[in-house]
Amino acid sequence: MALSELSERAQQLLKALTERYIRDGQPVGSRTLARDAGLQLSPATIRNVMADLEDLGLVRSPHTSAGRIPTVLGYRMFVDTLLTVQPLESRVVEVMKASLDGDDGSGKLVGSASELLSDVTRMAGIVSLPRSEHAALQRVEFIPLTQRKVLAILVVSNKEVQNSIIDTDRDYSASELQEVSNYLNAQFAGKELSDVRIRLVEELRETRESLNSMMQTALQMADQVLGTAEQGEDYVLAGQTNLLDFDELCNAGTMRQLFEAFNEKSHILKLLDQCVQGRGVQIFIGEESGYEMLDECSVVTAPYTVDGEILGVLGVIGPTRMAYERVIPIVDATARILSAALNLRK
Amino acid sequence: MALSELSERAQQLLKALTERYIRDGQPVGSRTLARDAGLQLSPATIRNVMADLEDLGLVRSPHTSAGRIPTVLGYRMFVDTLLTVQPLESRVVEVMKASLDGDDGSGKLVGSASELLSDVTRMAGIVSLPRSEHAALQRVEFIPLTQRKVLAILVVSNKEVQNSIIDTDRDYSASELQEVSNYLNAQFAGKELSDVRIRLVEELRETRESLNSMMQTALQMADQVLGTAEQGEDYVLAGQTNLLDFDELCNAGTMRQLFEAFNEKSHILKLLDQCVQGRGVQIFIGEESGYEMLDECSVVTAPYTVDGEILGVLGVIGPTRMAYERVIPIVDATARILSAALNLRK
DNA sequence: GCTGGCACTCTATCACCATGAGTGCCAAAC
DNA sequence: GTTTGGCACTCATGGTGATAGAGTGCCAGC
Repeated sequence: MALSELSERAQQLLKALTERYIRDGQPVGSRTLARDAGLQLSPATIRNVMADLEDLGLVRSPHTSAGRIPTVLGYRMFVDTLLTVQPLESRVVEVMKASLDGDDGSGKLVGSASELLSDVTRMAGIVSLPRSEHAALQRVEFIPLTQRKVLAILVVSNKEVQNSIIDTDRDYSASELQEVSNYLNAQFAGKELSDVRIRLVEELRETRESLNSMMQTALQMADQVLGTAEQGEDYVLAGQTNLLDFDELCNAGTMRQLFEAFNEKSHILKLLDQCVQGRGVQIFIGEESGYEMLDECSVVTAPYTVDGEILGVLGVIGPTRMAYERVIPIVDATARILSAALNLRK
Repeated sequence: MALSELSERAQQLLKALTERYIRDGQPVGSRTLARDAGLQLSPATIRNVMADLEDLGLVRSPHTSAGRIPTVLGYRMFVDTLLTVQPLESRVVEVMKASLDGDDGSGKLVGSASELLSDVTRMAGIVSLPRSEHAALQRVEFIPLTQRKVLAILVVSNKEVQNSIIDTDRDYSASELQEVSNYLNAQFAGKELSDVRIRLVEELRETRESLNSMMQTALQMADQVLGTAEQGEDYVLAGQTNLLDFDELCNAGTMRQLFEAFNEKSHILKLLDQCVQGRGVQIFIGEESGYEMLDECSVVTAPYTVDGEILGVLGVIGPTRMAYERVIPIVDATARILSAALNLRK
């Protein structure tokens, strides 16, 4: 029997079993399921079906005389085809909206979203910082420091400010730098960062022969600054400590790996990057993520957008045995709410 | 018998007991101690002495037929009067120096010091960010944003840059703001932030009657900016996850409280603040810190300085049962090394 | 194809016991 | 009077059955 042609009944049993196991963390036996699943079947029949499910790799038993628990494959089928997500009550959505309302400044919004996720789900909330590519450059300013160092300030989209110190090939006077920034502001203010980048390269090529070395350095500086501005991929995490409450994660090593991954960031970032692909809610169950430290965890993510453009990803990290039917709509809703909030402040 | 007049022998036994307990975490019995302490005494005699130590509150037994373990008071006496700290081998110091050398920019230095502490001690390293009070103000710059918002940029001591967005009572043109920053730079550039603050207040008083409202706002703006610049107390933590390896801390609740304290920061900051008082290495054992979440922990700190002026505090957080004789010189050395490094880059 | 029945397996729990580490106290020895 | 050996006592630990309970697989009958 192939996975695809799983009988209606088998599916229903897998669903009941998974729900039950998620609820109380104990392996589920045939007797329990006979009572619980709503089907009028004897335990014996259910045992037969469960044996099939086990052959298909959807469930397994920890030992001979224990009930069954879902495998990763079982969870996968559960969330893909069996899950009934109840939509969030509008009351809850209102509360969530409210808790994102108080803040202004996109930095804080992201932090609040992360805390919101962790508070509502009692797991770890994660929000990647919005990509700045499509933000508009508002102003560039250069301030001379000492010995061939210049402080460049980039004001992006009214809110975010980025500094970077750049090394120059010679000293520049304040008035020279003023000239540079005036030129750049005249040329590029109000344009999107990605646009700026492209036009910068063009200008560099065009003016190569022209003698104005001032402009040359201006462009080079700008290029340098933009480079540092765009690389800043990062995320905000909240409620890591909630994970300490799940005893299934509390093996000495597991938890440690997990926290180290949070500190290291690069792995988690790669994972979040993958989530930008699909439009809606994405779910990685256990080892599906491909990162060892997340073997015992599931990750539920959704992208958030401004003007239909994906700016970043948010989500929740918790044990494989999580209440998907609750978490999924929460992540979905939070993504929408954050998107809406960002659209407003645009 | 009072604490002060503890017999030579009793002291030696307390020392041996504490060292032994720190080494292998088991309650220490009279027989072990008889073998271990180097005194030619029978277990029975040692039992008598231990009973005295217990009466004085220096040791206790977890249950009737277990050996003794030091109390907080016992640890206190141990570190205060009994401890023999072996100085670090110069080879080790060299390695530590080297690991702080690669970096430049004080922000990174602090991070590296924190990692150094946690790596060498296998516990959590913590370094408070240097206070900026005594840093010199290099430049102030104002950039107009939109609708009554002005971006203020503070360049401090060549390295650190602080932004803050301030709300103004009306719109200012770029040239007005230029005028303001010119004035402030002329007046205050190169002065210490704390000086600036004082002179700012003076000027505000003096010019109150004079009509130049431009200058008034200039001063008010500067005041606002300085306020945000100085409040930025913070610290860098490294190796929290090392703490997960100590089973004595791995009670569900304890570890959670600890990590939440790390996230919250304010409590830890208060504790670090207290350490600025004493000049040298300070030690808080268990509940001595006064913070419940640190009841099972000890904190070893030392201030770091530039020009003899205390800039901040660094230290190590670990279980009460830590190898003080190793940790103390490490913390001490790290403080010296960081101080030296900061002095160089001044 | 479903079901009841039955033998079997494995875990969890409890009581029980022996062991060993350690204590406190006391009386004798130094 | 300090030290010591001896002794009775306590308590945690670890092993051993015995037992109960949950659950399974399989088979024969409906």
